[in-house]
Amino acid sequence: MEKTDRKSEILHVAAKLFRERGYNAVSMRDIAKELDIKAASLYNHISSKQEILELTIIRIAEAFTNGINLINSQDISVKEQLTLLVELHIKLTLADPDAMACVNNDWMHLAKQELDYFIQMRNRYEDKFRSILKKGISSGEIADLNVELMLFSMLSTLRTLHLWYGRKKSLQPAQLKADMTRVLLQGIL
Amino acid sequence: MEKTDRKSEILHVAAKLFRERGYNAVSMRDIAKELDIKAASLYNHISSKQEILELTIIRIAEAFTNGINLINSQDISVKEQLTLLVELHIKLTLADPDAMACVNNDWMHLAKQELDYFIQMRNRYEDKFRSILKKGISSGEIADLNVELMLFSMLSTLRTLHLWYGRKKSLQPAQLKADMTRVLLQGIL
DNA sequence: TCAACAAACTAACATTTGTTAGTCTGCACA
DNA sequence: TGTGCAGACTAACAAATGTTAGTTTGTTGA
Repeated sequence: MEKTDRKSEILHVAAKLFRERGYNAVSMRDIAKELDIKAASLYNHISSKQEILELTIIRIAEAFTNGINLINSQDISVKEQLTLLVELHIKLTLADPDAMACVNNDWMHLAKQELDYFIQMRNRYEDKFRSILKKGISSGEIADLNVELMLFSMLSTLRTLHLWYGRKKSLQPAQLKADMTRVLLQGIL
Repeated sequence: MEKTDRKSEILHVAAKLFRERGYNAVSMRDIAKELDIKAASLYNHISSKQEILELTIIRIAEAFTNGINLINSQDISVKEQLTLLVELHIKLTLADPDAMACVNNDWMHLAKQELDYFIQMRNRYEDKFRSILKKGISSGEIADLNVELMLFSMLSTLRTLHLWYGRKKSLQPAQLKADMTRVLLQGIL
């Protein structure tokens, strides 16, 4: 049991440090020190610092892509789709808050190829989110307000969940989901 | 006219680059190249790279501090106070989106002293924002939901305005303020 | 005409960085 | 007992970084 191999350990430690200080402020020696080994030893498990970043970010970006595709394929109301989107963000954030912070803060440090891939996924994700909102406006489920504003208001809240969740131990995931859906859809009044 | 002195030029160019790549990924040589001078020449105007960061971030943090203090001192309804907070964020973001991005992304790279000062201001800002929400709950103006959730939902939306505003040239500040207040207070339904 | 100064330059520095090469050690298994 | 290998190590590298020292250049006001 607890068969966490060394590579996963490295990825988790790195994500934690990246979250605290940012990718460029964390050196391979910093990561190594946290694991009580020397920097050169890291290269027995990973091929480069870039690879650490890629494995951390791309995995989560793909999870979002898969998640929204699944939601989009279902024949349910817009409100239900939005509820599932809230759930998706919560699930992925709670599963690995450090990596999620990394996605939000350090994606621009990906190398060209992975950067292009990431941006493509992000754009498509936002496009699909936007489509859901537009569909809701057409059907009358959603108020006819500025779509871009609604989109980024929801997205920014969902994307920065990692910043404050964790200080409130009392808040259970199911309750968080219910409260967050309520606030995002109906506001605070 | 256009008496922008060299120091301001440096600060603006630096903020633009910091926004694109992050503080640690931008070298003094990068900043200098953007101004068609050599890195050493920058030191005729500024004392260190840290100083650039400090001047950029602290100014805005203090503007927020002053802004919320002014709002707090007024004897108006909670709803009116929240509207003024929305206005404050919009005003400061539109005045200098690059510096605002810098505040959001690079504050952790401030040196100890300024970092402590910044965090203190940020905590007090959030405390005052939270107090306004709590007052609203007591008076019945605001729904009795999780305060932390409402606080960070609003804050994350307001703080990341710089990420998407600018793609929508058509949206005027006054309209943005009205729409954003509507979405944050009453939701999207 | 010349002194003063702002603001650019060249050259160099000590550190830090990511990474590689080559080596050592101890466990698993034949 | 011995072979192989995972995974640690030491040593070193070239490149990039922030910064300093000392110098040149051009404009401005006496």
